[in-house]
Amino acid sequence: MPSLSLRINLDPDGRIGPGKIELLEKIAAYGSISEGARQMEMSYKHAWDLVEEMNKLFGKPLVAAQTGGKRGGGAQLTQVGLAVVTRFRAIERAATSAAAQHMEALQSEIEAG
Amino acid sequence: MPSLSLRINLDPDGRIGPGKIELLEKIAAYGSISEGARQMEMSYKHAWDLVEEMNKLFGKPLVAAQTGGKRGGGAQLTQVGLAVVTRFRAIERAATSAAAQHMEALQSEIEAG
DNA sequence: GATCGCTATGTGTAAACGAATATGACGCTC
DNA sequence: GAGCGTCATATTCGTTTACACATAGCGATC
Repeated sequence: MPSLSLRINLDPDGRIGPGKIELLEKIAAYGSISEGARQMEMSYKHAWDLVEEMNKLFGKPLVAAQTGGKRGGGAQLTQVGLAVVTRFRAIERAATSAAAQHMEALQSEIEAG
Repeated sequence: MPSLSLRINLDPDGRIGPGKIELLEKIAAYGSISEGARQMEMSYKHAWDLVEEMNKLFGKPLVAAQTGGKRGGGAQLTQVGLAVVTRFRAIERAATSAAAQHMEALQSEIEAG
């Protein structure tokens, strides 16, 4: 059964989609960029690059990281970061729900055609 | 102002998004893969690869091409092809409309946060 | 002050992608 | 039947992207 996947286009050429959102969620859940990267099965560098890209994209940081300190450091989502994740999921739900009947119809048309 | 862009995930790993849909529309409008490619400012090969990919993806051809003949040949959308384009645009409209208020809210949250 | 885990950043190589080019088949048109 | 425009397909080549590796810095904790 086909599913919907959406991304938001910002600025000239900046997009944010399911991948970056999931990374943000992992970072929030584990309090660390590197642990989030492991959960996503990507290199720390890749995750860090994505975070950096998002921070620049929105003008304000979505992730705030501390270096050193207890357990070596860590990272949390900023208010903006949390808002982005929450809104994205909400948009996803609304869009999927609104498209549901069209998706079924499409499925039928493919099988019939 | 951020905009929404969506794609449909089919089968294990097959997606169809705005680019392929627009190509289908161009092919339908001009009755030719190569003219569609020119309109999209992409190489004929690229367009052909995309068509081939879609035809395999859906199991049935979305584009039917004739070689030789009047004006050297041509291509039209099949019923399935037309259905896919129509439904995709409908899904796009429904999703964009459903997400509109969330998009505005997100915009505000970014500026405020 | 030694340790530890994490952030932060650079570098080089491999793989994926896209553009361009070349060639052949086909069947109207003239 | 020569020419033309299109579909169909393979090959080459340069660029961009992705990825692995390598390393430096940080600072609370013990």
